[in-house]
Amino acid sequence: MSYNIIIYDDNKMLRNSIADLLNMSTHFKVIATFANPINVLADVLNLKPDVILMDIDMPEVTGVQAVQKLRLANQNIPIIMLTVFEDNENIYNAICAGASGYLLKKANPDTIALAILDVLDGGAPMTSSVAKKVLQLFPKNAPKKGDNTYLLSSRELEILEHIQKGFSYKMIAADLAISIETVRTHIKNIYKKMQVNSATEAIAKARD
Amino acid sequence: MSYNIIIYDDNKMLRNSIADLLNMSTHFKVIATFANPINVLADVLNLKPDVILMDIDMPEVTGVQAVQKLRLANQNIPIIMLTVFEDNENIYNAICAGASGYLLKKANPDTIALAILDVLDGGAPMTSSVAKKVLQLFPKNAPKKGDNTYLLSSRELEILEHIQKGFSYKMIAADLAISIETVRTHIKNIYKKMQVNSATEAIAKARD
DNA sequence: TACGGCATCCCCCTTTTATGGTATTGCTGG
DNA sequence: CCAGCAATACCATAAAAGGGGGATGCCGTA
Repeated sequence: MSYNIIIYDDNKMLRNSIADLLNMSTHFKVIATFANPINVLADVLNLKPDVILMDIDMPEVTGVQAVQKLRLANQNIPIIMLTVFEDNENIYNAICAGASGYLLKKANPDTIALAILDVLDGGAPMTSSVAKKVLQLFPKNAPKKGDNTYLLSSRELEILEHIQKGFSYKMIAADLAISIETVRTHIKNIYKKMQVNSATEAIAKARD
Repeated sequence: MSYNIIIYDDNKMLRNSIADLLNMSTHFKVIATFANPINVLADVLNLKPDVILMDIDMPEVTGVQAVQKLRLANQNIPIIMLTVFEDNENIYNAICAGASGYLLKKANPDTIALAILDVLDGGAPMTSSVAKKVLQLFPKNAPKKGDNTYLLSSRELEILEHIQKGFSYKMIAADLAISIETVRTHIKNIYKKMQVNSATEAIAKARD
């Protein structure tokens, strides 16, 4: 028994070379290749592949959009993104859309075969440089007491958080049941400690 | 030249077997092993290892806490978590603390060596089953980064980004070489489209 | 061609923030 | 015990931001 595979890539040469490579193995059978995923849902329903290899950057419909479309239609087929892009935004979008793996095209050709077996086994193959990016997308160094870069007091932190939520002074005062003047004072102190002079600056700086 | 490695694991047998394994290669030199990371910061400052292998579950101080401690002290040494636990919470905590890689102990012994070379090369080695968990930790169906949910024009997006950086109207006008009045108009339109009425609100909403 | 969206600029006016003071209370560490 | 800090509150002034208009030129599409 071999696994049926569909490939989406606007580069015909690459598409065919990957297909040839996979077809050399008895484990895999590339049953179709497409230059773009415009009819991805229909393709999948008709061909019922076991795995999809999806380029990120295709004209008309991007790989990320195709993944979204499939996932919204409750198609949980493993999808491995194949791409030259290694930027955080593409990776983030692909992951949120529901991609199962993420390989760089410059990766060793054998890697693709291994990755396919891997997703079928429930794994999430990705090159370690991509994994690195993924980790970087996580909230770094979760907020802890005392880790406070600007030595803000707990009350000041509380108020800063309210500002970050988009609250006005009035709303903060109401929420914390204190005078708006007190809110002002705290914010003045926060700005002094953070060396900024506006709410937006403080938010920008607090996000680092 | 070989890489210096420290191992933390409360299981002496495992600790030694990994050390022996690594010492068999000329690339690696295990310069110390510890049953727990109570003095992790001092250890690192004294021994200056190139990579740390860290068990998650140790008495007294957990591996995650040790990672936190090091990262808070601005020690950016690559740390590979070595563990039997594959649950989301441990993985999430380790990643947020700043771990560089995450291997299961049941992994092939050679994998550890590869992983060490990998982190030194800037990658984030992890077994694909762990990578799978990591992907699952992401907000599902989250709005894509950079996805223009509010149908802002490109100019409006540009201005919103400036606001997020903490720029005042004046600074935005100067930076984009347009009148402050134009900036105001754009911002008014942005607020209307986003259904907010302040910069901080817009930032909060744009971040979701 | 007429209309709507976009980008640009200008006016008026109100509200909110920012900046600079001053001051009281209560807690805490040397 | 006193100095210092956090938290609370108030006043005054000036700057910035928000809300309402209106206007022009450009573009693309109905």
